Amino acid sequence: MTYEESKLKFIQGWGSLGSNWGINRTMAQIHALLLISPKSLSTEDVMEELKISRGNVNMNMRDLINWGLVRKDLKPGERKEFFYAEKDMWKAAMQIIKERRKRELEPLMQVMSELKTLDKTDKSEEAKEFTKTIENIEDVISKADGALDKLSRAQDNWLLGGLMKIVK
Amino acid sequence: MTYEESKLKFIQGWGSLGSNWGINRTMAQIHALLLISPKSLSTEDVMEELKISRGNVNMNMRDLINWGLVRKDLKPGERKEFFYAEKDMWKAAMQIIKERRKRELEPLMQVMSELKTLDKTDKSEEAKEFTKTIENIEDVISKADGALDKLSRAQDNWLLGGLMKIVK
DNA sequence: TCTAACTTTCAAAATAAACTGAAAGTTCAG
DNA sequence: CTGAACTTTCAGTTTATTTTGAAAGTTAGA
Repeated sequence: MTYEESKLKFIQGWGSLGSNWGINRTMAQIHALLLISPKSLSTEDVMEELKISRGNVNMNMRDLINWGLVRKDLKPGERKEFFYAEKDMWKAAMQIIKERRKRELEPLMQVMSELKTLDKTDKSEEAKEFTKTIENIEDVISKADGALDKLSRAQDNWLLGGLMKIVK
Repeated sequence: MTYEESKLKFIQGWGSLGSNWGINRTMAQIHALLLISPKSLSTEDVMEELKISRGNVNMNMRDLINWGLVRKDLKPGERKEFFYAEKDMWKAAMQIIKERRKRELEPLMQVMSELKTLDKTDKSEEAKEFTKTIENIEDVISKADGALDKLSRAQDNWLLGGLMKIVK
């Protein structure tokens, strides 16, 4: 397999992986392209490699930056902006975990706690089952949240080759 | 907040959560509905509650069954099929983790290992960076895979109130 | 200030995903 | 067998998401 073939296959694969995770294909492909590129790339480089429009690159690149996966690399004397991706996949994975925790788990916990304001005088079987389910979900979420928090704080130790423990 | 309001809000919320995770809204809503229902429900019950078509219920219900989150509940003497969801959210979460591991992590590892057949004689900087990235990703994936495996096997202990450890 | 080089925005178009509903398929009691 | 009760399929439609491309916005050097 030549380099070009591998590259294509990787970009393809990373793109379709993304779509399973609610990330759009193009964004994942841009990320893949930057991951394997030794140099930082300009908007035009990306447009050409992936055959997509300027606007598309611009918007998805902004999202990648918001996710903390990509940074601008401003070269002195150059007017154009260049972009590069965090290459250490541990760091990238942690970044994603942290962001999703913030964006999804926290709001979900908020909703769940609102749902507990359900009228306590309703003694129907439905209402009881409902309350039980909500409490159960809250419990799972808060434990998962705690575990992810520990995980992201353990990152440094882990990266240093130490032992990672997640304790309930 | 009345029971009906809470119920609606929960189904809504669970539905939109799903879409962040590559799960379609309706499937998540059916799951939510079954989660809070003390009795198992028929296709018609679901159609009516969520105002969706028979075909839609049928297909999404099948997916939920494939995910191992819902089971058929055949009542003696009844021709109709009824459905119920696993109510213990720990079990449900583990089920999802196991399935995603099987469906996504394993194929991804397969692709990555294929990519390593890249011609080793290519000494370009691009090829070197590429190989490095692939190896790094493989490393992260295989560690994540191991951790999830341990997690799902630790499930019983966890559920018994024991300590969960994930060791690198 | 002016303008060329570059970035950002966003309405419209293209594409993809989900949903419907009716027809086809299945099952089983009589 | 037959047909009523139920489930499954899938072509066509609707809805949602993504992409384009050109116009508007920004910036910096002359």
